[in-house]
Amino acid sequence: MSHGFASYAEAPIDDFVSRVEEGMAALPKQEAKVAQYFLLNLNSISFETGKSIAQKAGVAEITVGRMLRRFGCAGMKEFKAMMRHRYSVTGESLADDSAELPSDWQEQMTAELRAVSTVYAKINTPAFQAAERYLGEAEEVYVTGFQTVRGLAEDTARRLALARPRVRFLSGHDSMLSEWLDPPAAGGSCLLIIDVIPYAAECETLARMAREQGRDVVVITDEYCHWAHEVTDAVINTPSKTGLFLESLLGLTAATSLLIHATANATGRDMDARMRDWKRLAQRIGIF
Amino acid sequence: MSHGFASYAEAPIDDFVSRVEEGMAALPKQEAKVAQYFLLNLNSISFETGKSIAQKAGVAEITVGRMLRRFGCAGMKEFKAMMRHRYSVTGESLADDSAELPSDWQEQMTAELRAVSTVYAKINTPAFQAAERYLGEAEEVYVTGFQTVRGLAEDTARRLALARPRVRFLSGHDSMLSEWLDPPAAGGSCLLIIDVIPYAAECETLARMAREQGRDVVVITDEYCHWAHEVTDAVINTPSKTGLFLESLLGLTAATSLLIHATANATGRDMDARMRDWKRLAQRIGIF
DNA sequence: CGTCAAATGTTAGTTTTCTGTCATTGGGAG
DNA sequence: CTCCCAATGACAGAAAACTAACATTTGACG
Repeated sequence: MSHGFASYAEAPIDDFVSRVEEGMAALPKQEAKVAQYFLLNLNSISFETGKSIAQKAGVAEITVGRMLRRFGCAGMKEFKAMMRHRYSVTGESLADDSAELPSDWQEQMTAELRAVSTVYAKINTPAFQAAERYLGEAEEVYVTGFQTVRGLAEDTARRLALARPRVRFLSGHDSMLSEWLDPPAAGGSCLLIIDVIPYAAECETLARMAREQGRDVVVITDEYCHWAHEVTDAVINTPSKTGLFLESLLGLTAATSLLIHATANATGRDMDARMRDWKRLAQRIGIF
Repeated sequence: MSHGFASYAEAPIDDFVSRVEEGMAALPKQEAKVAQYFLLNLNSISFETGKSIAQKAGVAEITVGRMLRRFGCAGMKEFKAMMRHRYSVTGESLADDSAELPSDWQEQMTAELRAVSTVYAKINTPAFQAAERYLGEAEEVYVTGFQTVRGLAEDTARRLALARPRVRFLSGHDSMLSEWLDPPAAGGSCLLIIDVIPYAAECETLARMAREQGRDVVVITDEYCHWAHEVTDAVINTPSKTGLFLESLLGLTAATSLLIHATANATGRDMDARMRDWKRLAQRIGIF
């Protein structure tokens, strides 16, 4: 497969896929499952039958056909024809790339995907909504994280700072916490901690200290965290166990993205103006 | 998953194929045609049906079935089942949790999941393997990244340093590149760049400079990157477009994880010992 | 709380694919 | 030339995939 994104002669199948991508949001629940299955398994879909897809997606067979129809494809039959046609034209199998994936990598990938979807599933939990509220309403936000997630914490601080004012990365070690000599801002203060196994001792201390000073605390962590729930209700646990050499960051990353997004969309902020201002600033500094 | 990811689980289908290859010579004329068609078109066979194969091979439909039977496969039906089993894995599990999501999140999530699976699909591409090789074989590795991915680059450097020796984060701005005053290490030097839109001007410059000094370059970037392909063959493009407030980091994060994992598993490293040493060091410093 | 429309599933029918039975072919041994 | 047996195909029946029509459920809205 060539470099992927650039250019495909627009076969009807590609056209169809993009229609599905766009239309996904407007889909009813069950059909959305089917669409998701299609998009995630495009390269192995040719091995499937309508029925088998239905089973794996957990819907009735006919729903598969209906979904296809909705996007202007006359059922499984025509869909397969499109696939075949695309193959005969480009001469390359959609399956080629991932076909050779050893099965343990497949498992690995499935685990990662599951981790991400687990995080998304938490959007409506009280914990997530508490986190959203703290981050949205506080006058100032501190972000911190150590060891293998320090970078993630820094990025999160940077990105969050685009979404709302007064965000600072807090480096306990280096600044000796001079930031907290003064009492929290009047409008409320919030600390966002990212911590994973092996938990940095500082995190818990920092969190408790924050609470004592009257700050809200949000914790993004892995599934084993022992201390966070005692300190705050805004704890987001994400799966991190993997077969890889190190723990996975995907779940954590997804969680931060969602929180940032939620904060950006919080009421009373004009994001467009904010982004414009930011771009103007960035231009002047000439970093691009 | 243990350290070796060389374990291509021997699926029944592979077994079947090798039996066919061996038995080819002893086959009657018509069946030989069929067998040949199978072997030559293994990757498009999923689009075919017993009938269509028969037509293209110029034999009767039943002969196809007979040929399969001869090699211990109970007909087209079982053959397809074997193929399906071999190739389709992902998705069943995701369907359940995601059911309750509001549909706009659903779309968002699917996009993210697809980004990750796209990255995994690239494991076997030449570009990925080149990256793997550079990172595994170089005597020293520098990692860099700016703006919203600087943190990711730093984390990557830290994690990569657990997998192999002599990894440093390179901060062009701050160190004024003093690291590169001296010529590259004798065993080879490698620069890993993470860069996304809006591309930092420094990245391209840095990459070209590295090449001039005889260093290998690996680039992890988004789908729009314009400069990387001119500089090196080890470019990993990951989808980053999302409906969120900012671009997605998931694809990039997945890519770094895979590269780190691959490096850790590169031949000639005793990862267990390395991890033990590291834990001992960490204990003494008392960071946990 | 009821109504209505969209969504989804169920059942049954149609088409396609697959396979079992039997007839035909074709080449080699006597 | 005839007989024999493997090879092959034709046909029909079985099974599966697919679809259409109807029934049930769900959820929004008044």
